Amino acid sequence: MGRSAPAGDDWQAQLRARGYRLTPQRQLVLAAVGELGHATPEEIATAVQQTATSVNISTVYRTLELLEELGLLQHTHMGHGAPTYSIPTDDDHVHLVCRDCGGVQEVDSSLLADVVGRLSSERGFTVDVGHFAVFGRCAACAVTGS
Amino acid sequence: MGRSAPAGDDWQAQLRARGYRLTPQRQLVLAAVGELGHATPEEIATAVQQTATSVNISTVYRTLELLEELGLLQHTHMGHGAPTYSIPTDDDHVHLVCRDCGGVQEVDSSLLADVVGRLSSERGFTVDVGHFAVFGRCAACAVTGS
DNA sequence: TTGAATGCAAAATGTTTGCACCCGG
DNA sequence: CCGGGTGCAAACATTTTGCATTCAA
Repeated sequence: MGRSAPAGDDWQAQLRARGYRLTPQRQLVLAAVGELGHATPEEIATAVQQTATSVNISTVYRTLELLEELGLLQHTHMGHGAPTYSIPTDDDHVHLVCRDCGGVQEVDSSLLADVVGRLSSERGFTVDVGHFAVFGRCAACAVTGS
Repeated sequence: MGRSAPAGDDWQAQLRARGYRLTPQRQLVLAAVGELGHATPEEIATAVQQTATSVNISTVYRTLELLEELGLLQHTHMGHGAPTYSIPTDDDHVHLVCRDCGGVQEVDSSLLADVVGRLSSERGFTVDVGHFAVFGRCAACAVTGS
């Protein structure tokens, strides 16, 4: 039986099937995102450059765009600075971003099931759960005070 | 009886009470945000400059930061580009941002009451409802198709 | 008068683009 | 081979900062 999370040649075949080429840069970027999780383009570039120093930041941007277009990556806006990239999982999740420490927690999207349903039926608005972040203050920072 | 939405000297006194000065620029920026609603710094600057051409964009940024610190303004991250500033109202509202047309709808925050409550009790996470946007596709764009 | 606030220019960030060279298929 | 992909540099967009001048109090 196959793995539920294809981790090998799968996406590489997909790349070529669409007429794209498989390059070390693309492999490195995808691997870096998989290891980092929710990383900004610059963080990804830094990680990649630890293996291949010459990889340029502009290549990282172009690669991220391509991999997202192929559905191999997704990005989320955390509000303040750069968007963060991550590997899509079977179930979308909600991102909780702490305004104080900047930490990110993930909550199962079922939390928003009724909200999503109501927006759909009452407004005709289809929510993209994987693309939005929830801001606030996490438990740890609430203890610390302001 | 007083107005429920103070529109005059109120905030000006508040400014001075904190040791700040009342300047034309600050009045113009606050007025512009009130008229525009959910406007980016650049949009605000453009609006202000129609009255006072010499007002610099950097002054707009500094003024927005100050007015927000005073609670006279708030900003919301709509995801893609620049944050948008608006006048805080009694009840926070949720912003629905359409990924296709970029339009913004506002929904009463009561929609999220149970979610906010659950995040608080289950995670100790205090949600800042006024600071997050919900992404998706609005009814009009859903009709249009992709 | 006096220092907070502004205007201006330059720097800092984050992202995109033009182009010559390189290399995957 | 050959055109897609990369590195490099420069352009862009957005926000911040240093500093001399201006002006609200």
